[in-house]
Amino acid sequence: MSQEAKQRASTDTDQEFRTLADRVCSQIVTSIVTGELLPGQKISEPGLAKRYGISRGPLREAIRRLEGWRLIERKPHVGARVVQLSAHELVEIYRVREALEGMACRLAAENMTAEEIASLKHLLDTHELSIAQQEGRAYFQKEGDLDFHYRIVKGSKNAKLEELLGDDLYQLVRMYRYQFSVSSSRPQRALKEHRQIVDAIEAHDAELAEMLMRRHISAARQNIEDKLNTVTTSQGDKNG
Amino acid sequence: MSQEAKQRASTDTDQEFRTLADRVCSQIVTSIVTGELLPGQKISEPGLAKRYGISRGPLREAIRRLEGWRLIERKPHVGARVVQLSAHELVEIYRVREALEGMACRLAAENMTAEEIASLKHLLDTHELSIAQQEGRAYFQKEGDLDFHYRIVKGSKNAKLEELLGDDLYQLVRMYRYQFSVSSSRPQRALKEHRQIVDAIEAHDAELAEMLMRRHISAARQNIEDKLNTVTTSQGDKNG
DNA sequence: CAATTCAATATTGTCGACAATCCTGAAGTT
DNA sequence: AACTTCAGGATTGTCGACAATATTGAATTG
Repeated sequence: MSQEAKQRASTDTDQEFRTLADRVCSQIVTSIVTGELLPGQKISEPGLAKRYGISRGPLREAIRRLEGWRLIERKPHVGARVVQLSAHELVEIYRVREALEGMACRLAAENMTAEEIASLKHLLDTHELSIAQQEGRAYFQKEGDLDFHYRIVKGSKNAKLEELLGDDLYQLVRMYRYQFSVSSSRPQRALKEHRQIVDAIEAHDAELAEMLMRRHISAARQNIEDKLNTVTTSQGDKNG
Repeated sequence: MSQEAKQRASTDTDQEFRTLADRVCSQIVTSIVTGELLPGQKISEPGLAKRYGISRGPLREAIRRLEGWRLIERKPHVGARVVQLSAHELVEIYRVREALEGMACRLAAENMTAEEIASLKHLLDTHELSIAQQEGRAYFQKEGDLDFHYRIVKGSKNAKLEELLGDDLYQLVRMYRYQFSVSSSRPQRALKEHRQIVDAIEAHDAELAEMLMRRHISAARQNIEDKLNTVTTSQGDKNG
């Protein structure tokens, strides 16, 4: 009877989801990443079930999977809430990224195909254009940067690495970018560093590629630490 | 002061679980790690529900969480099965471990307390005794080694690192140790390397600690590659 | 007026039933 | 005999209802 509610989906229904739990899981991720669901916010099962037009069964399954991805925390008989990272934990993530993506970049320098490298360079051209036109600035800050990093991770040809970064870490990074607008405040510099990295990959200089990536992420971490230090006091403690 | 080792592989309902899904989730992990459920084996929902004495609801939730941890793979309308790693993927995991635990060991050298270090040395004494008596050899091969590694990870004081290694990678490593008996074929040598690592940590020599850990894991990876190569060639391709 | 108790309410946890889909294997055709 | 078709059974997906637990807010008491 509530079929019109099922059509509330966004454009991301590009892919046909075979089960409701899968579809809703993806929708919740989108909601979290875009800030529709804030960190620390309680997830009401009846509320979300009604909102997505499904029963609580598939919704709970989706929540459980997100719990496995550590995007949601759950307390027995109390409820689930969107994970809330402290500034310290966010910095921890960047330290892990430094180690993981450093390795990914080294492997990418060894394993990426010429086509993948060409495509990566094309992506950076797109970014350069966006920045020059000041049009896609928001895109670059929010998604474009991770597009670049994810391509390199895929280029490493290490599936486990791809899982760990893609599913476990990048989602959290995206979430906090939307909330804090924490991102490279200087896109041009980030773009330049990206180009240096691609050059090293193209030259198959694995050592240099790893070093540049580690430095790149380390700089991003420093940037975040600075921003969070200034904003620390402004954030109120609201229990959702 | 001293943190007790988690009862990760509790044999029974040692701990009171608040929900059936949590309890069964833990039970399934144990079953997978101990080889009761083999890699690639299909998970029958009615079967497991009956076996654990619960309905399919909580069971499906447990499966979904395990799916998030990548211990179980699921195909819509077909079913769930225990994840099955190829030899290549197992090696991939060890490459990730090398990067992650290398960093963990460096951080541990900087952040571990004197009490934690003393406890770690005591653990190695226990291992030495076990090896000398040839009693706990199975224990050392299967669990003791990971106990050591996990303590160092915790000593890094990086929660995200602990999550990634403890939940996502170690379970898979444990699972394949039970199945393949892939482990350090020379416990004495592994123990010696462990002692060297602890010494570096105690000296707060972060650089050396990282190097030794990376080398230690790299050797283990090499060991696995060799063993799997011999097994692979002897097994060959079977079509029946 | 503050602290405590306790009952009403809302939410979470669990279950059994039904619908949708897939797998199996037997019947039929060439 | 081999291939296709299709019906039966089994499994997965979804739902609504009920039980168990936590949160709340008002009444009571010091």
